[in-house]
Amino acid sequence: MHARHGVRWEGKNIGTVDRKKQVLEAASRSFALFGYKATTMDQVAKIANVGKGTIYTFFDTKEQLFDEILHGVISEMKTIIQREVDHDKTFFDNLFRVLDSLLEFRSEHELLMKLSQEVRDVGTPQSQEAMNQVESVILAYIEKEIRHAIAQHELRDCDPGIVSFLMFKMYVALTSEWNKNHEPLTKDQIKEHIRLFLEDGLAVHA
Amino acid sequence: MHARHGVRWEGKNIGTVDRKKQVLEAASRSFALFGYKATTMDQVAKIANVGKGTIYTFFDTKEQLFDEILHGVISEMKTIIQREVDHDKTFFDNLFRVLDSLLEFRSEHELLMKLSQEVRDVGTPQSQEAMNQVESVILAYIEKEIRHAIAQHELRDCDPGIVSFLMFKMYVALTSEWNKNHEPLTKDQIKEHIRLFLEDGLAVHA
DNA sequence: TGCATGACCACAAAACAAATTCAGTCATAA
DNA sequence: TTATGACTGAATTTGTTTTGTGGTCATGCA
Repeated sequence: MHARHGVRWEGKNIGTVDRKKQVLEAASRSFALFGYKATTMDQVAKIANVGKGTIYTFFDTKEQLFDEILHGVISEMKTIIQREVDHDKTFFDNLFRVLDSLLEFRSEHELLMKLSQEVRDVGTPQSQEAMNQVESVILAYIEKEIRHAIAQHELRDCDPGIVSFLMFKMYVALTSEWNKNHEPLTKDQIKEHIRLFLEDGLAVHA
Repeated sequence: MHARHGVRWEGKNIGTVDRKKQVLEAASRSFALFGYKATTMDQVAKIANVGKGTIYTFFDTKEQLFDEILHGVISEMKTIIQREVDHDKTFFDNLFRVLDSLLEFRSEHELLMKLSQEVRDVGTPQSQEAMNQVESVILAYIEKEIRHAIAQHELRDCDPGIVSFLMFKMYVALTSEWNKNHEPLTKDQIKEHIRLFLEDGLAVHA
């Protein structure tokens, strides 16, 4: 249990395990596996191989620890978006590449799925708030891109607020709500239906 | 309170109030106003100006009374659909006329809104089941119409199950989910956005 | 001397018990 | 004969005890 005092440098342990990272990793796994409420600080300490008090040298409260992890997830999403969006390409090109990358990220999806389940089943305020934050980040991104695409005359002139909301709801419907009564859809099915509704329209035009 | 003994004919009271109708009306108003759980049989009896025992001469249980009202609502929806759908007209013509009529029906919407709120807030099994029934009736209708429209080459060849699901989710998003964070949309805004996504597509085509 | 630690505490949330509500019955009265 | 509302007990709600958990801090090890 006393694995500290490796070589030290600028206050951080080198050559021995980074305790903060250990805690973050343990907490991430626990939050994704059990949700916010069912994750106890004792459990996190145990998984991280760290005394409980140690957690509180890095994080003031359970909620702050959670926020840090959540912001990590949100940052990662923003990073993905920034990496994939290239304004020399078309709106739909960018959209589908972002979608592709986003659909790959199991680890993030696991946390978010668990949190949305927790919202439905117990209504934990922290998980509710977390989902709201994630939703508003995504909506803000979509809305910004829609405005840009309208300015470029790539999209029809529409209300970006309503349209981004609908696009998001469509994504949620395809990736999680559909699964409540049916076999999950493949990545390609999801993309194909988003394309159908957004790009082409359902109607056969003359 | 003793308003019976009117003229009788084939076992029904004539010239005095129809007690069954009174009960149904009272129960309808109460279910729409307070939901399933918060509606008590004593209350229904009071509103209907009828002794509680009388209700049980017409309906075996509270649940059966509720089912009868729900099936009334569902029948009315089916009637509206049958009245508005004309297979000589296009899929979208029919869709928008049905949408128009459906959006008019305050009384049905009130019951369904109350029930879906009850599902969220308390999770009453009866209201959950009711919403499921309504959903599956609507989905079945949309799916049937989509199959027909595909056969007529009015719609692209797509999966009717997934597409009807998405259309329904879109409708719910626009008519109720949007209202949680924004001012409600007008009927025309709702129709215009459904048209945008389904008929035209968002993209500006060359 | 400094820092990780886990026993410890206060308090929030289960678990349980007591009180109340309400669906459904039935003896009564009109 | 039939509508009725007082009545019953199962199910829910409310109030109380017990348990579990977030957060602290005196201790001991390096």
